[in-house]
Amino acid sequence: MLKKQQLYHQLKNDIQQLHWQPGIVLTQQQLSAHYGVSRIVVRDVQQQLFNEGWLTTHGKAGMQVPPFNANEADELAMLRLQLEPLALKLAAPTLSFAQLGQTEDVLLTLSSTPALSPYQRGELNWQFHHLLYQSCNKPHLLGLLEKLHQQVSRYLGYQDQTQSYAQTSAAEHQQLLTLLRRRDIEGACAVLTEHIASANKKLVSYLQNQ
Amino acid sequence: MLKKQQLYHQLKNDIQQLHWQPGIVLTQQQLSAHYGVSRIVVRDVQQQLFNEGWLTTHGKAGMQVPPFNANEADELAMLRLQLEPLALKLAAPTLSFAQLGQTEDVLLTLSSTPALSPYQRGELNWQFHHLLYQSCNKPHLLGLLEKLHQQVSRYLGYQDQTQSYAQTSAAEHQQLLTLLRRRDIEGACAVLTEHIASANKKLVSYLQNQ
DNA sequence: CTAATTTAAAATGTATACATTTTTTGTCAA
DNA sequence: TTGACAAAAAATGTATACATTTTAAATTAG
Repeated sequence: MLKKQQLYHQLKNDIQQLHWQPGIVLTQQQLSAHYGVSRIVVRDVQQQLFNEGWLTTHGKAGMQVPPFNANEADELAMLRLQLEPLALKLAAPTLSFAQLGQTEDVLLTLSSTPALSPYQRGELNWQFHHLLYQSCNKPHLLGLLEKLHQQVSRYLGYQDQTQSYAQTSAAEHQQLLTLLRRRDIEGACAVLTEHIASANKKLVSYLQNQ
Repeated sequence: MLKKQQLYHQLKNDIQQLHWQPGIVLTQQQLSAHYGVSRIVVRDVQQQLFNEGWLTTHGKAGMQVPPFNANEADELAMLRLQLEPLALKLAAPTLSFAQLGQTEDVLLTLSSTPALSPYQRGELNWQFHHLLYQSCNKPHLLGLLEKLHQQVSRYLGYQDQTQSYAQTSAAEHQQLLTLLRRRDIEGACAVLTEHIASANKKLVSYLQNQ
């Protein structure tokens, strides 16, 4: 496997597990020495994580692991609310039962695998949503949604360390599937909206109590 | 100035002016030799333009200047329609007259400078919209919109070579400002929506007649 | 002591060289 | 001719070395 890919996953994982604390500034040299790869590789990965919102610039040298921020979380939810129901509405009419079955498999993995890292859970959560939206056939919309999920997942990893959404989230996912099987698109979009809004509400209030 | 920045603007400009034809595959070596910089610089710039949708991967080596595509243009417009009125609605209430004045200056530059390249016109067009949305105070939303504009501007450069939207576009921009001065937010959003939709309609029909 | 300026240190930008992977080309057997 | 396989060429990945820029420290003038 490419070192770039390895470092990408490793660093992302380390950031989500708070091995690198929010607010810390990571220089190329530091990361190069710590992970035992050349700065070229570090540069590529920094750029990639910057594009996903997992690292930010801050005027000075190095890139910063952005601190958690209730306003940002709120904005991300607003964008999801604006775009995800649209994607679902476009995709739902052409969703096959095969695809619905796939999503169910993902849910099963999520609920039946005990020792998932926040990183892995984030990946599976996106897989679930992605499978539902995929048939909308809008590559840019899907790309935006993936990026939003990536950004949100950083927060979820943080939150999950203190508080658990696993069950409620799973229940809402199931409800979504049930409605989609009945082709109740309006209902599914409503549940999705509620799903996003309520998770965000909890997250924001959690962040504000820090 | 950093070579990276130079090459970024140069290559972007060359792509918009069709110096590199849509569909062509650009390898690192090719660009490195052509522009007289090391491959390291090329890699950085390719990555950046990839993130903006001006280059795409295609399985094989090298990156491709993506062909123009009516579906893609349509999707980009859909996303703009979904997000820009929202940004304007959030920003409009706190728009100062100073900011409105700034936007007017941009419009003046746009209309009174005869020899603007498509690239420069794209930049100014985004400046105008950006100034209007800025006060919404949603960094991620603004970032998304900038990216969408960047992608659309590639199409506009193409279209403008055969057909001119300068006047109609300018008129719509002026109308937008007039409504915002009167704090007619609903009206302004409606004009904005119409502005995006009609420009897209023309663009898509133009693309389909190729 | 403060502020400005110089100097040293550290970080990033860039080029070159080498390693690895991917594509292509060419050969041979069926 | 076709298809599989091997050799070559080409492209990208990665490391190291050097150049330039940026940041921090030290020094000195006021």
